Amino acid sequence: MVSMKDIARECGVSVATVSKALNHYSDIGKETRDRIIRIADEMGYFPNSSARALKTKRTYHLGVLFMDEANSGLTHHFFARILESFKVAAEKEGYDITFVGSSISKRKTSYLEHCRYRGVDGVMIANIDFYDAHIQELIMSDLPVITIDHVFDNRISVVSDNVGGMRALTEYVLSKGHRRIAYIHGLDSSVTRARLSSFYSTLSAHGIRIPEAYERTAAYLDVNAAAEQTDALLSLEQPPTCILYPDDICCLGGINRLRAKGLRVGEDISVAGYDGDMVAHITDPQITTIAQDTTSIGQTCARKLIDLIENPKSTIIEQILIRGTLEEGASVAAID
Amino acid sequence: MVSMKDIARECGVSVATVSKALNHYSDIGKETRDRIIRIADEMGYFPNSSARALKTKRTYHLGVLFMDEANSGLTHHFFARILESFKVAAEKEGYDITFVGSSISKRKTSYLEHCRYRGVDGVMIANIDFYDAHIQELIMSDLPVITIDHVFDNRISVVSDNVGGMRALTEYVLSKGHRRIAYIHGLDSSVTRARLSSFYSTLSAHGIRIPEAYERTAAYLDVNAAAEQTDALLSLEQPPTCILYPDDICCLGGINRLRAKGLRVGEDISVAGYDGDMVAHITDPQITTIAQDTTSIGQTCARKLIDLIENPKSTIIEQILIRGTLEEGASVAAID
DNA sequence: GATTTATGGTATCAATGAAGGATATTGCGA
DNA sequence: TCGCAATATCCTTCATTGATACCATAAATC
Repeated sequence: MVSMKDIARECGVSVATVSKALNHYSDIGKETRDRIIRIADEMGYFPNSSARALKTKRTYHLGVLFMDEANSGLTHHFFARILESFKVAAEKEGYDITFVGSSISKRKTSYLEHCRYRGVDGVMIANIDFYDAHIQELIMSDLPVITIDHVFDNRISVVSDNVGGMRALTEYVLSKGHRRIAYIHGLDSSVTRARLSSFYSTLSAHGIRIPEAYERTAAYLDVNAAAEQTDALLSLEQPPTCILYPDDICCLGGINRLRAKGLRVGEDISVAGYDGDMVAHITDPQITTIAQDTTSIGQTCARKLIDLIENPKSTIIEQILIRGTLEEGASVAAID
Repeated sequence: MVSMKDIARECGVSVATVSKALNHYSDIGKETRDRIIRIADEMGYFPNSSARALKTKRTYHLGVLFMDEANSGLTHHFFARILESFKVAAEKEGYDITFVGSSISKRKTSYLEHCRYRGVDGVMIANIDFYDAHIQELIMSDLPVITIDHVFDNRISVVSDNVGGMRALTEYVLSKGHRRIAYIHGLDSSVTRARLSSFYSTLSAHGIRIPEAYERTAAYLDVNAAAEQTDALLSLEQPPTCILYPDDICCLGGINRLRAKGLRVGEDISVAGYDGDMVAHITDPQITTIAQDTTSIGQTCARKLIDLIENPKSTIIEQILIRGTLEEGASVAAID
């Protein structure tokens, strides 16, 4: 590991001069600077991030915090897609990412402590339970924070347009002639509430009311729960002609159950998912879904967080809405 | 941020003493130690990882390097599962993880340089192209390295038992009475070669030969390619009765194509996948597959890498084989 | 008096930043 | 045109960041 000291010796100058040359300070001669830069390059120098961090309090590390009900972590398709684009965008700006855990060398700690221990410059939080005490502590701290799919005052958030998405989906289903539309939604969260209210308001904008029994709950990504609720809907006196699911995975669970009952999905019965998960494209029939723009969510998140870190004064605290798009599959039949 | 200096002042001792107390040195009085630990705790002290790293050359950070043909990154199901369990196991041992990129503050660098810049204690490499020059540089370096699914001399590797897995799968298919078995395999790699040779040797152990045209290639996770190859197989004079796919995703692509042709999968025609991906469980029929033990792979990887870091002398350089299990779905029909 | 035990002092890790000093350059009046 | 001060340029020295390691030293024990 070649350090500034080595370069200083090689160039016959002091370490401070080397530091200035490499960090584009003004009070240094052009010739010396060029020479130092050239020699540093030849010697294969690159900075020591720990030393730099110690002195400057900047690590160029972004913390990522994610936790869902099922504790699926990185295997959570939707989050993985966001994280991937977040990572790519962050790296482009010179930031690496690391996960925020709840322990420091085997000792239990809070997320905030972990962040301070590692000296992350900022944190991205994507979480189901934003009211967890440790999450709250982080939200209330002076650390730059950005949240996904949940809004806090005084915090920047990137939110998928659940209201618009659900409206588009509902209107699509209505346009196909459906009136008896059931909605199996996820467990309570701000996302669920947004979709649910958008669902009802879109229906009533079209003067449509649905029976109470058409609204049911199944946890996100819980295939069995989705299948059970599908059963329940089918056994109603007046079963729905179309079922909306919490997500594409659940939708697939529903499809299987429907098919097992001898129904042809996309003909006898219609279904739709949410997310735009890869599985939506490879099922048969393809699932009609709202593709959440995870690329944009992750990218926006990274850029905005970095902006906040580098320009804390001028960065506007706002809620950024990312629109999704309706992906038409063949799972919703046209009826009359 | 409370530092050792603050604790030293509060306790009326020197920083050196505080350091000793908190790091369980022997040459310190029990009383002073307990008092220092108590006060440090009360003051909410935790170490500064940058400062510690600077002095000790240990960051308790593990680097993760993953790159696949399609550049899917974290959205790669199989890798995401491994990474998740790797992460959990690493955290349990007090290590955080970070991704190894190929740039340092916007400047292009090699993976090795990035690792040195961040001072990671070790690196986990899961990769398609192990012969990339930058990967090679890393492999040849003095950094603790562990590789997944690829063996290098002098390097520890954790390898999924592709030979055993493929044998089990082939034997299962044979036991169901199939003789005309086709294999659409992934692009060339050590994994592909292991599975392929195991496939053939299992067949010949049972005295079975298959036409050359039964062996076909489709990139991993490439649904369209899998569908195309499925078509090609069906249009043969003697089509196979069972088709093995590179992975479960591809298998689903195949299933859709077969169904589109009016074939009943699991009855008229049989298929099997590989991986034990979540989608294998939620398709209809459920896909018979070899579930790779990603939990064990990730966990073993983390533990072994940490062992190598902490006990470089006594750690045995070995190839650790992780067995998978046959998950029987309903996609392989019994024929006579 | 030798040895053990407990504690402090100081250098060090690699980098940054503030302050200062040695030249060179410029300004401006005589 | 010269002389002297003022200024600019370029670089160095020294302190600092938080923690650890080595050596020194004082007190206690045998």
